[in-house]
Amino acid sequence: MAANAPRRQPTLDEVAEHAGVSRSVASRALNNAPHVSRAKREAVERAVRQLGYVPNSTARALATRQTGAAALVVSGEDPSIFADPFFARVIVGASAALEEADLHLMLCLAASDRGRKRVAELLRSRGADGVMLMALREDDPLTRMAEEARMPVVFGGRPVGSVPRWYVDVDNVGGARAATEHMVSRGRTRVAAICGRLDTEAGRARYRGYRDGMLAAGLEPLPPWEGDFTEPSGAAAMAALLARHPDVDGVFAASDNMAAGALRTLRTAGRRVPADVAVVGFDDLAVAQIADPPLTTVQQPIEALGREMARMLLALVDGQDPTALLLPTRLVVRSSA
Amino acid sequence: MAANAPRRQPTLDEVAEHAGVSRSVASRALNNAPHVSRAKREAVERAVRQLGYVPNSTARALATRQTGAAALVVSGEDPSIFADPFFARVIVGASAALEEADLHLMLCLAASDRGRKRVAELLRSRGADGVMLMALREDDPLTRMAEEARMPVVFGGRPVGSVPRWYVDVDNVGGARAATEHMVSRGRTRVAAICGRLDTEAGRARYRGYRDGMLAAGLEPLPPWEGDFTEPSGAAAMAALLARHPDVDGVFAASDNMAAGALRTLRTAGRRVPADVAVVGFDDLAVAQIADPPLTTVQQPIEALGREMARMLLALVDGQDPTALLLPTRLVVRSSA
DNA sequence: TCGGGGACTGGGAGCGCTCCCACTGGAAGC
DNA sequence: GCTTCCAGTGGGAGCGCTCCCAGTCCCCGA
Repeated sequence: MAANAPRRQPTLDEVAEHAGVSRSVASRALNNAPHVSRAKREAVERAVRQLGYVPNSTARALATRQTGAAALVVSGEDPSIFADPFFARVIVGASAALEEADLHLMLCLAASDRGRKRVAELLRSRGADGVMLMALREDDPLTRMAEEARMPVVFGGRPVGSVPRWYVDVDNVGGARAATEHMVSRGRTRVAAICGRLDTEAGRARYRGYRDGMLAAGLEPLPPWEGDFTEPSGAAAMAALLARHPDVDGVFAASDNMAAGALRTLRTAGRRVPADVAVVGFDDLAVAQIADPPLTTVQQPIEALGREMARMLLALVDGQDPTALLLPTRLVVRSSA
Repeated sequence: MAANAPRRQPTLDEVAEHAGVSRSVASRALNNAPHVSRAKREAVERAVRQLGYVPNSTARALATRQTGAAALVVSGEDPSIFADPFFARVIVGASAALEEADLHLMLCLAASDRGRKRVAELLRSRGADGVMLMALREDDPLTRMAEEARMPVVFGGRPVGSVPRWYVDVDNVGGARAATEHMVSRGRTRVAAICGRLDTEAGRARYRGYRDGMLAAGLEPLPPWEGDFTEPSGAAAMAALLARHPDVDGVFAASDNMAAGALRTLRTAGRRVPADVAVVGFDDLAVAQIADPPLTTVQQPIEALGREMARMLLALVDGQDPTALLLPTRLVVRSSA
């Protein structure tokens, strides 16, 4: 501002005048629309270059009723939930896909009431062309807002208790089941599950997968030991678990962070991993490789999740009717199980 | 879209008509401007409620020449650089500060040429009210773009080779020096530094701090062992370092991730930490607490960095002239040194 | 030769909002 | 009593772009 050239931006009218054409022609030339003679097209291009013209995106947005931006809304009561590298990777994927369509990415952390109110307004004020919604928990007010939105909405993961028309999710059940079966097939019989928050669909689905895996093997599933996906909660859950079931020989943790916490507790408790207790995580974040021992874990395609959400949104904005997507997960075997 | 009410959004004109006032009065009422009688103000509020009116942000932006959005641009040749939790935390801070001023956050990952071109356009098309720029390396084309921007620009960290007028940085030199002095004061004499990329200012400044600390103690600083801030690069650098200087008894790593990598290498090499080799990291990310042993590290106020960048930008947008900021770092002593 | 397409062209009407300004009328000042 | 002032009001002109549409011109077939 203070430091920058205060000279006004040239407008399309000025470009047109400078090129000796009408505003309409200049507009068409700029947008590569037909019905512009070669000579005038070049004249416009020259004028654009000479004047350093850049179209005003706001004016264009008003005229076309398209903002050129998509919003990614991350819900959660604690803003630090977002500091999870998971979201960063979703963003990388979404950003790449949006870039191809020349859309900008708006990020909304709906952690406070204020934040949620702003999201509600965004959803109705046409401040974006569409919205990607993530991390909805039970009774999340955003779920209802989304229904009233005046723009396409894509869910990342399914909200608890409802199946939206358009979502991209990851095969949580299948992954958790594969993790459980892996341990069972290695002879573990007393396998427990440290779950993520059970007011999220991911948390529930992963527990369901664990239970399915146990039942399929004819074993008795244990009730969930609930954490909140973080390392400390995993450590705490593991401690509680050990106290209650000292003979546990396998643990499925619904996140790598919780698995890392479990590892820590097991180490201080003098249990060897995987000799005494096998541990499988979920996510395949960087921490899984760094952990000691390196974690066997369920890999989920996080960037792809973001990318596919963005693509689905793009299709929706484009008037198409894409179908919901369930992305596969796969077990990555390392040393912990 | 397909699923949503296709009923057009009510406009301000309709609100005005419904409330029996002029558009001007309705506009003033909406913006809490003076010169509106109490009666009409209430009439407008009622109409807004009944019609479910939400102002069209694009139209407002066009009229006011303010977009209501600030952009955070993260530069880097590899999009995955952004997956670093560091940026996520910067975003949390920036987002919170912007929320107070009711600005939206646009995120631009300028990793590809395409991405950089889009940023350049954003900077000139008035697509945002201001920009926060991060992670500029030597000769980053974004540095020049920023100079030509038609909007306020705040730097997060200083770019290599130039000191912009408005930036928020962290006391890298002081932190690195404190880390080094901590080890030296504990009797370590053969302290090495595993540096971050030396084409970033943070990488250089942290090495400088290490060197200062060594020189101040009358010790000979070693040349930098360069990594790229990631865990594997730290492990590799540590291996090289051990090969060249088997008698090293202290390591300052310019990031926690590299410190974690160093820890891993030391463990496999059979060196005890901190008994044989002391290790200090930088950042104080979650990994520092989880590491085994927990890392002594230089804490930098990451959320505050984001917050202060946003506040500075806000001040700039507001026509003020804030001064550049250097945020303090502090040593957090745990077990690794 | 004449009418009928196109390919071009540019005027003008928006998109939905803000804001300047001229205008009103009642309260305050002399 | 008559100015002076100002809160309150609404008309209208933008903000910078897109897009519809009427109009021009030229080429072709009949």
